[in-house]
Amino acid sequence: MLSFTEENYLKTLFQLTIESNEKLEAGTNEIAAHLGVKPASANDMLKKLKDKKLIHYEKYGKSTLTKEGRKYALEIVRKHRLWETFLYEKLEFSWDEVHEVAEQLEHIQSKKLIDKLDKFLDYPEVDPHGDAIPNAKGELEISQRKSLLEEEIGHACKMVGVKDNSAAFLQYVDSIGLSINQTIRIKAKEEFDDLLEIEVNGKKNRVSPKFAENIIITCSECNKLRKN
Amino acid sequence: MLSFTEENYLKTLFQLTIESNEKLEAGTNEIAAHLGVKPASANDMLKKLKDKKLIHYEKYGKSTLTKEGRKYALEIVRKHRLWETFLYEKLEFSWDEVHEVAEQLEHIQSKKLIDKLDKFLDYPEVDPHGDAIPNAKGELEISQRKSLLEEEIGHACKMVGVKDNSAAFLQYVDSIGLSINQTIRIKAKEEFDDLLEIEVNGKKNRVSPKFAENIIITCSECNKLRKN
DNA sequence: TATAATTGTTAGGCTAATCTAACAAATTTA
DNA sequence: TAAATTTGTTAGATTAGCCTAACAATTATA
Repeated sequence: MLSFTEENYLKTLFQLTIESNEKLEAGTNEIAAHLGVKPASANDMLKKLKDKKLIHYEKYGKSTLTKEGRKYALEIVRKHRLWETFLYEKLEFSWDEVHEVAEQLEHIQSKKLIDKLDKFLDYPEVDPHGDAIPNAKGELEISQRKSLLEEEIGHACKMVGVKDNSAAFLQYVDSIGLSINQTIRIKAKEEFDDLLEIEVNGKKNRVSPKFAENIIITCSECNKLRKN
Repeated sequence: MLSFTEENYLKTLFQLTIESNEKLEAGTNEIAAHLGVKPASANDMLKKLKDKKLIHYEKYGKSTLTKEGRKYALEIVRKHRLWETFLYEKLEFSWDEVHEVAEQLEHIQSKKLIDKLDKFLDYPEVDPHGDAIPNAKGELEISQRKSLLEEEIGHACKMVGVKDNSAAFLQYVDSIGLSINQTIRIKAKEEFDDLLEIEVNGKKNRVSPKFAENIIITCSECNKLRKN
């Protein structure tokens, strides 16, 4: 059984490597900063997790999760996201309030609890932020995320988040009927002024490149192409 | 903010003093035993809690909660019992499975969470074991509990638990339509063989003194009399 | 009431997770 | 490539909560 703290290190490593679209490994300082501790503390723990065969780590090297470590990390991420979904859907927490509480709830130890919760929520696939929820087997669809601006013309994609979190932008997003998990279809790109013509819920709209850049989406069509 | 461990000591003290119908104060060894630690450890913590003005404690004396300590203890008990209710009612945990998980959940720090949970559960007054749930103001109706055998003839009471937890007994209880929170009315006592005539859900039944002794009830009629 | 048993306390140690301060390796930049 | 900067490591200290072992106070019992 892992300690609260060990779990947090594994989760951080997961976020910094597997879930980040940039790097595949993380440095000691980076890990420390992410957890809000000093590098010396992180160093101690990295050595400990290496001994437990949960991470790959060598002196002065970068760290990654082992297969075993990844298994644990996925369990924690699953718990975190299921709790976020619960808070949002059942307890009427707002989008931005769920994270803090889920940080605590994710450490509750009870397989039965989390599987019952999953069922209670009717096996959701994404949390309120649009992040995929690993299933009970620990499988996670790492969907390629990108901005709406980068999407292919003709493709249908799903909004999973925003980059800009200002109230002004969020209200704008809302006003054209867009929200998390909404399907967006790119109808065309206006050559003249670069506006994108999109369809949301049957309604057509034209949005600026600046707007599109701040909408984060996943596209299962693109993901399929990537798999081949 | 109290630590996980400090919270557990306060909760234990609450259970051993305020909620126990016997004593009003608890000894160091007793507290240690209840928490599964050694008396030396409990001693350390009692001194610490005294410094924080959460308990009354003197060397070689018994301990009790201060007003402040009682406030915290009630918050923890409230959380514990609301979570038990959630697990039982929403996630279909059984009666005996809820406690262990609630022991963990009770330490989640979020006032908002617990108030939303309370609302979600529609402000329950008792948990699945029939124990009263403190309200958001920390008020708890300490209802006098006794066995069905001790109830007055003519009174209506509410089943809040059982003493015997054997499957055989529980099935017996079930078979006469009795369950937690069921109202039971004592119709009469048979002088000849001491059987109690009771009414549950409109149906009459006769039960033995041995049976009645193992049914725990509260009687608001009796409580009212006590208040005067 | 003296002794035995129980109950409570103290001193000193251990572990997990953190810190600071000093240092060492690796990387960047001039 | 040498110097400067960044990144990572080590040693030693701290804190919370627990332990054991020895002892002291209290309570029960002969």
